[in-house]
Amino acid sequence: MPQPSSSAPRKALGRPPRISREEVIATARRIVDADGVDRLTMRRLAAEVGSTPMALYHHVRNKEELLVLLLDDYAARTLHRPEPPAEPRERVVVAAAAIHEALAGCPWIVEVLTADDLMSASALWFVEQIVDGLVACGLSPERAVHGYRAIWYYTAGEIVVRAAAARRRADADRPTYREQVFAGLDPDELPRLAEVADRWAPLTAEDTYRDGLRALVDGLLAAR
Amino acid sequence: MPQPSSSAPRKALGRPPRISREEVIATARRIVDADGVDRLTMRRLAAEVGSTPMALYHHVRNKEELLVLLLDDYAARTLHRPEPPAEPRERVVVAAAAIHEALAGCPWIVEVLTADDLMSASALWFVEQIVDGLVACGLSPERAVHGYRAIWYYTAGEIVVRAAAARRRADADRPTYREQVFAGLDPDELPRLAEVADRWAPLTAEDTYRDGLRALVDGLLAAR
DNA sequence: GCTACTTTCTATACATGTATAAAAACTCGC
DNA sequence: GCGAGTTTTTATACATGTATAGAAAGTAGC
Repeated sequence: MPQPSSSAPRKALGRPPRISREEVIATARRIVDADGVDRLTMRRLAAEVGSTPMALYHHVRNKEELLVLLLDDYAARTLHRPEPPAEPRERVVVAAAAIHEALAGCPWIVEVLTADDLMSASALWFVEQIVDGLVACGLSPERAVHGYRAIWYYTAGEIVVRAAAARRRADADRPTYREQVFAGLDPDELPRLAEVADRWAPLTAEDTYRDGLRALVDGLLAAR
Repeated sequence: MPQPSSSAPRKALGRPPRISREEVIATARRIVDADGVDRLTMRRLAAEVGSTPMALYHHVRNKEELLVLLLDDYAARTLHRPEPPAEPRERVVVAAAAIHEALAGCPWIVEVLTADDLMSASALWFVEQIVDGLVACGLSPERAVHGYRAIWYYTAGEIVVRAAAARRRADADRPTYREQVFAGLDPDELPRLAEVADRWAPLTAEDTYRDGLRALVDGLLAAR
């Protein structure tokens, strides 16, 4: 892995690199933008930076890290800070919704989203907004952090689940699991589900992220 | 794919199968239980059922479906229905927590969890409990379904994010992204995060699923 | 028994991520 | 300029999921 260019400006040791991490990421971004994340393979990436597959591994640890870096890059470019509302509760909602919107507009991250927190440097400001908003509403810093986590779980879950649903819809021919299950629904055993069975698909297709988010925030604040 | 054994008991057409879907799933389960999900490969599975890799594809669509079936199987065996509490709000919490607990005890599902809803037949009862509890608290059926979805997002997100964190901790040598980011935190720009920086790791390690769940449910009900 | 048809199984091949070992291209101390 | 050390790059190899083509093993009609 490349040294952090330290204070000592000694001539670099070893064979001089022909490609850089930045170049790799930029090229990867081009590929993803042009042809989608599925087409991003280490071999093609290597070819397009004019190198060999294994050479990439000196600049990124593996493909997953590459994707995380791509997400970072994406976040840095598209996460725009909204004017924070005066009301702290609203600050929380707005910050979370901004993160959510950015992620939702970037369908390929799902494979990365399982990455722990969203700890991209450019996302930190939003995390700060959320934690600060919760504190301003009277939560202790500890509870505020837990609150942020809950919001993050909810947000990441929404993205992941929706993306999976979309993927499933893509290879659509065969009936979904869901349809099969709902078809054989016993109204005596499961009356509520039977009641909404035929409305399930459109209902779950609705975008209710913000409603749920508001409910969660309300609940977090009420528990104080 | 095998026919649903229909009413007509005609002799089966075509070459008689030497392995069955059930056999495949049962063998896969053995492998996962014994050696972990990483060791479950189509080749090994084929060998252990005494067949060839591609023969498996006549009984499961692909590896992902196999994992979904495994999850189903797991759910059917371990999802025990608790006595539903009288208080409807509590029913919602208990049902969601039961699903969560089962999933959390089954670390390998993460790769499957991105599967749309948890629509395993054995999980439906819990979904019913949740939807019914929300309706009993005064939500319309539509809002109850949306509420269930929010709870599912929160739950799935918690599992996925925590599992990813655990995985990351497994190959632990290198410093986490998080540590790097928190190290260079500017207390003027991000005062709240700086304040909790050193407590972040233990705080986020705490299991606060139920607290967040309660908050979410409270918020969903308050929005009525 | 023979042909047509259906289903299941086998053999082979390919794309992909990445491990491993060695080669290449430098700087440094001498 | 030469050997030692360091870093980057290359070549090769392997495991894995799965596509494709065709062989195998049965039934049904004749």
